[in-house]
Amino acid sequence: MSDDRLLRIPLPQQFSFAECTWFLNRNYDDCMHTISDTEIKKAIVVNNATFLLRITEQNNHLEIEILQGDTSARSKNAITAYITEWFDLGRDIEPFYKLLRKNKSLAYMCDDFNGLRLLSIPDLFEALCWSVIGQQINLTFAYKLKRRLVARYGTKLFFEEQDYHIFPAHEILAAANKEDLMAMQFSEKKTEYIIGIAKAFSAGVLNKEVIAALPDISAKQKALTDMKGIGTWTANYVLMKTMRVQESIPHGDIGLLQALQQHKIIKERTETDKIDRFFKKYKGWESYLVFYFWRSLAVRNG
DNA sequence: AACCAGGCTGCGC
DNA sequence: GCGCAGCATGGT
Repeated sequence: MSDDRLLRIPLPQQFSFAECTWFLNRNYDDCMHTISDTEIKKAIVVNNATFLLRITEQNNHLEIEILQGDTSARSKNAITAYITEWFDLGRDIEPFYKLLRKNKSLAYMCDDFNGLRLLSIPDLFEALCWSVIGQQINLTFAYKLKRRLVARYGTKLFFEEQDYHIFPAHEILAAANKEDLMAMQFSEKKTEYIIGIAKAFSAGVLNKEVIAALPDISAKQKALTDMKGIGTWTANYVLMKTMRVQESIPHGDIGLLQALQQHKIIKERTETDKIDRFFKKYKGWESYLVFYFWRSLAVRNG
């Protein structure tokens, strides 16, 4: 492999590639990347061009191999920015660990999940579609639905006998038929929401820049929840996963509630005041804490 | 086989 | 502003 296809991104303190890849994999079947023990392969779009990347960890840096796509300096910069955002490489998470260590029932996370970063979904349209898909259905089924959507409407790159999928463009889903989605076992509501969101993107009234330009979290939440199919959970989920608003909490999230019960922070899922008071101790790290709670739910097999 | 799932909308109060 | 039924469909 010629060197001009390689990119190296230095790693911050408190980063674990193994923890991040393990979380990406968990026990689910995500069609947006391929993971083995030591590498991630993923197709991405930056600057309106597609790239297939192989990501590995070397000494103190991530090594990105551009398996497909051009290797101009401009592209490399965009890929570096994408990876940095995806793995949240720019953040010092030691202050978060300091807060965790103050709580006896959470301190173990600093060791057990050490170096886990809040993995993002850089594309807002994908994040919103994924949220709608995941609403009120189990994750196993949700990943199945996503796979069907991506296979039917997305594009893909081919490399060494394998497909690498790129999430459908909003233009494509804006023009999709309800009946086709429903034939893939999307509920009628989910098809309406997804097509509606796709149309808003195509009209240019909703995108990452629009949300980023809003002054505070409540303005961002309102802009999102004004869309049909986006409630408080979805708004906060994408603020956390895509916009990296550190204080967003996906209120009502069933996984979060489960974890709060398991850590004996609440007894009943209705104790919202208690939850609010608890999170006040983690100001600025709320979304990280939620992410670590999700991590705590997933069990390693062996 | 009943109960649950990374919720949301629309309605009644 | 708050509570709640109805939704829609696979997993466990």
